[in-house]
Amino acid sequence: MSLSNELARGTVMPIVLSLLSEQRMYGYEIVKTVNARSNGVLEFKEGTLYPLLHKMEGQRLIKAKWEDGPSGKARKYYGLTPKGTRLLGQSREQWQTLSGAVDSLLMGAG
Amino acid sequence: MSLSNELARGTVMPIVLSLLSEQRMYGYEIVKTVNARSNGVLEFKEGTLYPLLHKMEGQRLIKAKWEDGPSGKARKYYGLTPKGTRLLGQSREQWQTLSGAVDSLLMGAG
DNA sequence: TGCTTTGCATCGTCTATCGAGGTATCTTGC
DNA sequence: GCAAGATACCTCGATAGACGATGCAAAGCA
Repeated sequence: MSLSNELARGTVMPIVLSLLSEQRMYGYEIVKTVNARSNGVLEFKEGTLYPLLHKMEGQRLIKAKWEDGPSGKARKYYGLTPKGTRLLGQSREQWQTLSGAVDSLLMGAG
Repeated sequence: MSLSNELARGTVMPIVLSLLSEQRMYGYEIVKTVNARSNGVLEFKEGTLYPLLHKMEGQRLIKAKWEDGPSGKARKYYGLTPKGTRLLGQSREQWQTLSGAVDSLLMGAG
């Protein structure tokens, strides 16, 4: 994360699930996409993402398939399983619940 | 945290700063206040909070003063320092930046 | 021909959080 | 008066996510 603090902890897996629900992607692509789409606010690291992808695959949240890219270079494409889709829904709810609670305590709306 | 995930990581210190900006409080009071005000969404633990308060005091973000409670029982009241006040402002900005980025990636508004 | 980017991966370190445990005082109900 | 629970402080070892460093190999570019 480019933020100096630990605020972004735990957001990585939900975001991966969300991206993969839009389209199948490979690891390196996920890193670049997040960094670009968040304008550098989030900055996924390969040392974070690859182990996480392996863990999520072990939990049957995502499923990998090796495919050749346009140049012939092999890429490992990931897609959501039904279990991953369900977890995405739960994660979105949890994020909204949490960010609402933090907002009200931190921003003084409560 | 009562949420099963790690989403709430890093929110503890900003919330402590925010509460102390409203009024001076003691540790046990902070735990109970957060748990009540967030309706159990956040659930601070004493094993988390007390070491954090000591660390924040070492960083001159907060300042402690022992005072007697209404019953004569001693309480350690904390208040913000100017440095803590400045960090609170930065933390609020960071939280809004981050939660906006996560929202757009997770909720598909981007 | 060499430098950068792409694309995968692992490993040790760091650190926030947690659970369990400890001490002492005060309040409440019996 | 006494037991149980709430109040109020604390420490310590374990856990687990994220990071930086490092490595390898193929492809693109100058």
